Amino acid sequence: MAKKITNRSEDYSQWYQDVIREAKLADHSPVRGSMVIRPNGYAIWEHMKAGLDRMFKDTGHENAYFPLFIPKSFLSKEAQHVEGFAKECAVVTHSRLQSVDGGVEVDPDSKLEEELIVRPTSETIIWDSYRDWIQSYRDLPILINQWANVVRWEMRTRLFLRTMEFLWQEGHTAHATKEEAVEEARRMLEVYRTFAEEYMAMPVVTGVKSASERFAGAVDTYCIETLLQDNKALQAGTSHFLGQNFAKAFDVKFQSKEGEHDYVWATSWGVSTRLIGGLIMTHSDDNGLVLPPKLAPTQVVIVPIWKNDEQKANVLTYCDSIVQELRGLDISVKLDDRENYNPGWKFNEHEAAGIPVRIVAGPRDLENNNLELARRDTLDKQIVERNNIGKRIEELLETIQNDLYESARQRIRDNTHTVDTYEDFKETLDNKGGFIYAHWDESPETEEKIKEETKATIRCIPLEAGEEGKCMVTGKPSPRRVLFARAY
RNA sequence: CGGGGAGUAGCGCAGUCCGGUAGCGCAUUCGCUUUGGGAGCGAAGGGUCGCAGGUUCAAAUCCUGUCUCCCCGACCA
Repeated sequence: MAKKITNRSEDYSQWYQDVIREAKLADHSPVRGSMVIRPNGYAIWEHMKAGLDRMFKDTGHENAYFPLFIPKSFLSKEAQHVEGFAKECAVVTHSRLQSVDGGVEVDPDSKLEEELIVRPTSETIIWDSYRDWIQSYRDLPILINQWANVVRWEMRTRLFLRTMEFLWQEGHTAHATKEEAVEEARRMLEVYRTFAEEYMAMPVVTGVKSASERFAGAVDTYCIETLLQDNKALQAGTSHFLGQNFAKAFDVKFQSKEGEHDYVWATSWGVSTRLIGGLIMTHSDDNGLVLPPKLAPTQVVIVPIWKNDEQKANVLTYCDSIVQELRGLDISVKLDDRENYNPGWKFNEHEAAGIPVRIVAGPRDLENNNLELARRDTLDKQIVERNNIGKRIEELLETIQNDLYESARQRIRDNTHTVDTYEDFKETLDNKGGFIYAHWDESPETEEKIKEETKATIRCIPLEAGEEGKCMVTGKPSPRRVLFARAY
């Protein structure tokens, strides 16, 4: 078999790119750091959207859409926010091109009065609207989400994990009280955790970011963090409690029942196409993509086999009945009856694409009223009876979904360490990698020193109280262990 | 943005040092034979060698600039 995908053990980064290419998820586009999301990749995103959108609606949110362009002045209204994003903004300065010698150049006469920023995130443009929408406590809460693209002018990019333009959803809510806003931020964190674990089969750790890792403009940033196959951490989603920072910046006040005026409390939360990168690096193997059934655009592929026209007709009839039965159970199934590829070729292609279950049906099976069933995750094959195939597949998909989660959980557990000394910390990082729980004195200086010396960052501070101890670096008191890792 | 590697047919590459008719494998198209793990034979099509300048009788090859990708750093979802 011609090996088109580099082994993970050989070069993990190359493997990642090979998987994306062979599964036809995305291509590099001519502009640095931006990508074409191909149908196979976009279908995964659509499934993610569908799952998340349902969960957002179930928690009372509505979708809306705010503009791509933001007046430059808006960015400067919240001090922390501008500092965080100023260095990575795409700026629109002109509105026209003109033809010159068969080419085009920017028409200098079209220079804009006020330059426009292509949104890196939408807090500012949204809070500018919220000022008009909110007068009374009766106008609160506002629970809005939008599905959009954003642009961040990143130095170094990587397909899905970090691109200059990416797709995401951003929730932006406004509340009358601090408690309500904090509750919202934590609720959405739990939504993300549930989605990651139940749909993506991707176990995550939740917690709150240290001050230096916090979102620009947030009071607290909650996050879900996962550990990938190469033992590097990935921030998979964030939910921010923004306090009254944006309300103050955009002068959004409301009148309470008692007639008092106060600034509105805010949250924002988002996950992006980065999740697809996390999904790839959580489950996939040296044969290509492995997808959890709940997100797989095609859950079952049927490969028919025949040697002559008569067999072909019979086998296809046999396969059609299976297709009908599976569709009736809401299982997405594809019949691969292409004639110009032989079965082996199709097997490899479907494995690279991560289709969870393959059914093979040929004359032999037809004769015995059987089918061959193959699992993508384990590559196991077995012959099963045709009868009750729908029920069996339904159960198998559920089993695969659970097994993927369990094996990822086991992997993360095996690569999560607890250390007490800085020496152990460094040694663990260099020899094992993974998640490391250690005591920290809560000072930014110590955090910075650790980052400088080991490249490890605090991924999050667990929400629940832990045992007290002494900082592994300074020996000062530490209220609980925090989670460290080298991250993407 | 710093250090390293690369860009030649859809994909993967050779040719570049030492300038002289642009090649190979896979893929594609057509025909026949095949089809239970990436099929065989025969024929055909496909290129301004990333882009822009320069040197030269002559540039994929030498020089300058520039864009993009990959790896390692600094910045970040």
